[in-house]
Formats: sequence, structure tokens, C-alpha cells
Amino acid sequence: MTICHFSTYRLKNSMATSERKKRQIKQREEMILDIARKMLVERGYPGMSMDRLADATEYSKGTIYQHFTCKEDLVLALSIQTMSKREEFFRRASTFQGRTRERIVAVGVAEDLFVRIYPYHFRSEQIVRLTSLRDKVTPLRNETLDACERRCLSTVAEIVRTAVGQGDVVLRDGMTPEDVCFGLWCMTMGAHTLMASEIPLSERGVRDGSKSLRFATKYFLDGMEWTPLMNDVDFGATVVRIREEIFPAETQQVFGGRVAEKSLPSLPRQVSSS
Amino acid sequence: MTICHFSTYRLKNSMATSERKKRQIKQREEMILDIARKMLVERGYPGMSMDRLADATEYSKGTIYQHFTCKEDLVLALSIQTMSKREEFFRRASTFQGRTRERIVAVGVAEDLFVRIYPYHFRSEQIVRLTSLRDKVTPLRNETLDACERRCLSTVAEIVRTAVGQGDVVLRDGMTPEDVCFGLWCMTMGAHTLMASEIPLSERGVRDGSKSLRFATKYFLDGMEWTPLMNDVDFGATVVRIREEIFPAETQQVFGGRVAEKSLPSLPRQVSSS
DNA sequence: TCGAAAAATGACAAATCGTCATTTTGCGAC
DNA sequence: GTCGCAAAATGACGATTTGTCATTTTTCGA
Repeated sequence: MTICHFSTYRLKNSMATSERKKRQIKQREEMILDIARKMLVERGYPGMSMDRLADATEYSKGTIYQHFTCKEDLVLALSIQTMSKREEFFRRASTFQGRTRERIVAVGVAEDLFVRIYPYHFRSEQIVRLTSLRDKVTPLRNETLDACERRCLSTVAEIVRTAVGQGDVVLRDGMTPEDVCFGLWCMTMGAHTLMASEIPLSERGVRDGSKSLRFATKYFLDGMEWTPLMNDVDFGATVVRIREEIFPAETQQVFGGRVAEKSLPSLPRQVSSS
Repeated sequence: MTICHFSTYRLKNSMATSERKKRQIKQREEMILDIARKMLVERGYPGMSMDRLADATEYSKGTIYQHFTCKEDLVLALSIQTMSKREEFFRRASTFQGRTRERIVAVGVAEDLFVRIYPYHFRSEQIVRLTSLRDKVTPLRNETLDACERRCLSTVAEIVRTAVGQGDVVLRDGMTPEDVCFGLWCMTMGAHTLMASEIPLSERGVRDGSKSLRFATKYFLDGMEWTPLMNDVDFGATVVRIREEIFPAETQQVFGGRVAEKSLPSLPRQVSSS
């Protein structure tokens, strides 16, 4: 019995320390990611070297490689962190009380806020999309990101389906709800790619990329005759309402309370690599 | 006098050989670019190493570095080659005899053909856009690409301006012709980014990205009330006419004469890096 | 055939990713 | 306290890759 008790105790104790260890490791991983993210933003993808990261984190390279199988795996981990944030933003946006058309606008507002709060995310998202790394990366991480993206999409698709069900929009030309999502996704992704580009949009005659994107999506949805058409209602007022009701804190953070601000500050640009 | 003649002769001769040299060098540069492009497509950006390229071209690395200041400079040169092709496609498209709305559709058809004929271009375009290399690259090359892109855009902007002039479309919300271009550009770029992604679009519920893109632009322009609305005319027939009248050879090359083909083969995917 | 200028070459330096033998640390047992 | 083992951390090292530059080779007119 005594032995058994001891044994149980030891087991418990051992498990307790093991749990603590896990927490510590998790915490360290987040610390590494924080520093890596900063580096990625400031110095670009090639500028974020594993040696430099090891120096900055004050851990050795070997330790970092215990967390991530390779550099791309690390970038993927960064993407997951922010992608799950985006998922949360989208979910909150979709709860907006209003017509389906307004709920779609809410998702657009969510994306806009998301990009402003996490400007680095888009860059790493592009890197992940561009680099072929399916076979080098931790499978779990791969699936996690995939699932996250899928949930983001299905949040939007669900709104489309609801709209179809309520008769707010009719899908023509054999379009599926997913095709509609694809259209919105394209515009958003393309706009952010161009906005993050080295050549300022202003040199291409575009004053405010975000505003242009908002109007492009507006016209796209109007073209589908998704009612109410945004000519019929006060578009700007809806955006303001969404920001106030769903994202008060984030709006405060980004716009400092100037909810109705029209000409928005442009996104930060990457520092040139050294 | 004699000396003068000799001197003139020598100068002429020297210039002639110099011209020949220049031609040879130019020719070699194109040969290098051809091989580099193949390598870029087959092995991806990291897989196209300068050593391998030197081997494949049967020149030394030093010689290659006499043509290009760095790897990015070479990729930029590749981009320029195809971008000027795109410019030509756009210019031809804009000559389509028809309503302004149809001429915009023609540009869309041009882009679609372009991406199919030069599938590698988009990848290098993204690389150029993602990597900060403004300061490493030959300034001339930088400007050349920039000018090329600008001409592509202004071809489209010109159609928009004509449309406004003819009353085919009214720009609301303070939109400029360039803002309209931006909208179209976003959709196109986003769609191709997503289509070139590792995750097949079919897993996201999108059967045919090109088709979805076509409809997205259609709805976008319909939403702007750019007449004639494409519900009012036979959209598919216009596309076929454009392919037949403006791009017969290219259509043949891509679709093998099946001009009206609806479900198009998906774009080739990058071979995994070695 | 000669010689100078131009061009080609590839060894080399520097940087980077990822590995792994070696060292250090953590922790329970006595 | 200290012993010993397992787990974790370390950084030197191998393999690549980019870009340079002293040296060799070629070109071409005299």
C-alpha cells in the first residue's frame, strides 16, 4: 500500500511537473513567435534568419528547431496565430443584427480592421501561399491552418446561403455560394497584395485602396442584385454602425474613435532589407 | 588624310564588331533567360540557383553576373519579358470593335489567355512584388517594368474614360477611372494568387476559378451599371467573338480550337522543390 | 605573329539552413 | 547534500547559396 501511495504520488507529481513543463514550453514558443513576427515585419522574410532569431530570443538555434521543423514551419505558425484571430473577427462580424447584405459588409469591415491590426499577417500569408512547403511542414500545423481558413470561408458562405434562403439574392449563371465567396476573397486578397506592394498605389492613381476595395465589393454585390442594393441605403452609416456595435475596441485601437473617418492612413510598408 | 581615312575605317570597323558583340551579348542574355525561366517554373524560386543556371547555360557564374546584378535582377528581367507580352495582349484587346463594355471584357479575355500561355509569369510577378529589391536591381530594368505596368493600366483606364465620355457608365461615389481599374486588377490578381495556391480551389468549393473570375468581373461592372449590362446581351458569345477576332492563334494554342469550351483545364502547378 | 584590351572563369568569402554529438540542467532517490 | 539519469540546450559543423575578384583565356587590330 505504502509503495502504491508513493507510486501514485510520484506519478501525480511527475505529471504535475510535466504539465508545468508543457506550459513553459508553450510560453516559450509564443515568445519566439512574437520576436520572429517582429523580425519578419521589420526585416522581411530573408532578413529573419534563424541565427538572428536565436540571438534575439537568447535561445540556441537547436532549441528553436525543437519547436519548428524548419523556417517555413515557423512562418506557418505565425500565420495560424493571426488566421485564428481573423476567424474570430469574421465570426463576430457575422453576428451583426441586420439584413444579410449588411452582414456581408460586416465581414468586410472585419477584414479591414484585421489587416490594420495585424499588418504582418498578410505578408506571411503570401509567403506561405508562394513557397511550396506542404511536405516540409508539421502536418498538424498544416491542417490547423487549413481548417482555420475553411472556417473563415464557411462563415461567409453561410451568410450567402441564408441570403439565398431569404430571397435577398438569387444565384445565377450556375454560381454556388462558394463562388460568391471566391469573388469576395479575390478582391480582398488582390487589394491587399497591391496595397502591400512597393509601388505606392497613389502612383497608379488610386488614392485610398481600402475605400476602393469597399466600393468594388459594393458594386460586385449590387451586380448580383443582392438586396438591399447599397444605393438604396446609407452605406457609410452601416459601416459606422458595424464598427460601433461589433468592433468598438478594435475601431478605437485603429482609428482612435474617429469611426466615420473616410481617408484612412495607408498600411505600413516593409523596411528595406539589410 | 590617309591617316584620317584609316582612322575612319578603323572606327567603322570597330563599331561594326562592337555592334555584332552587342547582338551576341543580347542573344546570350535571352538564352540565359529562357533557361532560367524553365528552371524557375520547374524547380521554384529557391531551386533556380545561380550555380545550376551557370551549369545549364554552360557559362560561368561570373559571366551571368555580367548580365544581371543579382538573382532578383534576373527575375525582374523575366518579368519584363512577359509583362511586355501582356501589354501587347491588352493593346490588341482594346482594339476590339464593339461597345466599351465589350472592350473591357476583351481585356479580361486577354489576361486569361496571357496567364495560360505564360503560367510562370504570375509566380515571378508575385516574387518581385513580395521581395523588396528596389535598391538591388538595375534601375533601368526597374523603370522598364514600371512603365510596362503603367501602360497596361492606362490601356484599361482609357477604355473607362471612353465609356464615361460615351455615357456607357457613370462614375459614382467619387470613383476615378483608375479606381475602376484597381477593382478589376484586384480581382484578377487575387484570383490568380488563389488559383496558383497549393490548396486546390476545388477543395474550397470552387470548380473553375477562371469562370468564377469572369462572373465576378461581370457582376462588378453590372453593379456599376456599365451598359450594356451582361444580362441583356449574350456574354458567352462576346467572349467567343473576342477570341476568334483578336486572339485566334493564342486561342488555338491554348484551347486547340475549342473556342467555346466552358470547363477549362486548370493552370499547371509548381513542381515541389528538391 | 604580337600585344593589349575585353571577356570568361571558378576559387573564395560570407551568410544561411538544418543537424547532431556534446554539455548542461532538472529532478527524484537516498 | 549529493548521486545519477533522462531530458533539454548548445553551438560547431556540413551543405548550399549568393555574389566577388584575381587570374586566365580569347578576341582582334596592327
